Amino acid sequence: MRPAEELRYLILAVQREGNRMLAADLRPLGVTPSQAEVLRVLADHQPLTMAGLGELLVCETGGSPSRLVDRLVTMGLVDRGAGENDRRRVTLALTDDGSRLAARIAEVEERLYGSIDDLTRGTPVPEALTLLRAFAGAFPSGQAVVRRGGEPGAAP
Amino acid sequence: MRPAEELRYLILAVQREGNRMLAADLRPLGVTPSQAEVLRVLADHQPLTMAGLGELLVCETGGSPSRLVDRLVTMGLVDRGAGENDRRRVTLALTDDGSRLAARIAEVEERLYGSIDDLTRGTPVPEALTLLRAFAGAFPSGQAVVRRGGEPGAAP
DNA sequence: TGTAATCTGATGACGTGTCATCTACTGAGG
DNA sequence: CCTCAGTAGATGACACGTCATCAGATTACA
Repeated sequence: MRPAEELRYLILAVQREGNRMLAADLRPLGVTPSQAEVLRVLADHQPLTMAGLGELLVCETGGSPSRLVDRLVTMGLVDRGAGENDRRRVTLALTDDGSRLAARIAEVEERLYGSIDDLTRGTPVPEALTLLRAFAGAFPSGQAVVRRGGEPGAAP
Repeated sequence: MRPAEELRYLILAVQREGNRMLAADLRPLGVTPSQAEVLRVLADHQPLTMAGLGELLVCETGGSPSRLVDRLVTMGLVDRGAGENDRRRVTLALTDDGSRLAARIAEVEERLYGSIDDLTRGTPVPEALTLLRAFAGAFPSGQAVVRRGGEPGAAP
């Protein structure tokens, strides 16, 4: 099996397994991994427009994540306000419930990162990151990770 | 951003982008990446039962991939025969159309691997594979890649 | 000013991924 | 032989992810 092929399938397998681990840990909180990502991004960068949120999300590469946000609004975790200068633009922010949940999500993620550290102990992590950065950097959506690296901002 | 977090999001981003690249290349053939994986696995390992196919697929980690196979049957690419000894077990095999399409899919994949080689040129591929193998090996579904290693022949 | 290009976000359609549940069938124990 | 636990696969339900398209708001420009 040539390296490129193995790389392809390993990345798929790892992504799937990681997502299932995270989904299981998040289930008690009542949110999915994608929803959790939105809440965490909003906690660090609110307020955001739909498109602004989309640029910071690694999931939902395509258009604006309206439907993902819809569910969070329905759950009372996110507030979708009308834009001020431009009535097309929407202002997304966490509700108080959303803020509290985002904090609990951060704890779950912390545990996940601990598991990742365990699973990758003794493996060449920096080298793997080099490869993945090269790959992801070639695409606009891969740059969401770079944009996120920027600053954490304030989380109440 | 701690390494585990960057790893997580880079893997997500790379998986998504790779899948979109492949989906675009497969679109002219009328199949999705998941469907293509089924056809390629069958080409190398047919005949298979539902569960046997599921074990070789990296996608569709969970139960048996009935619905994925359903569409391929509807498209006339896969033949779902009744089991002989055990009427519950199903025998999956490619039709002639399926075989021809699997060959064309192999060409598309070859081009994809070429692109991956280009994008990862100058990066530490073997080290990245070491990390990913360690991660994937910790889970049953990650072992589908290992099982696939042996080309034709063996089956449960 | 009026009209067209453009932008923002919503929505329809389709396939996928996951969990829970259901059904038909098999095979072991009585 | 009959029942009954277990197995293989199908199916319902729900949330994504992606593409195509649409409607309303805004901007540009004749």
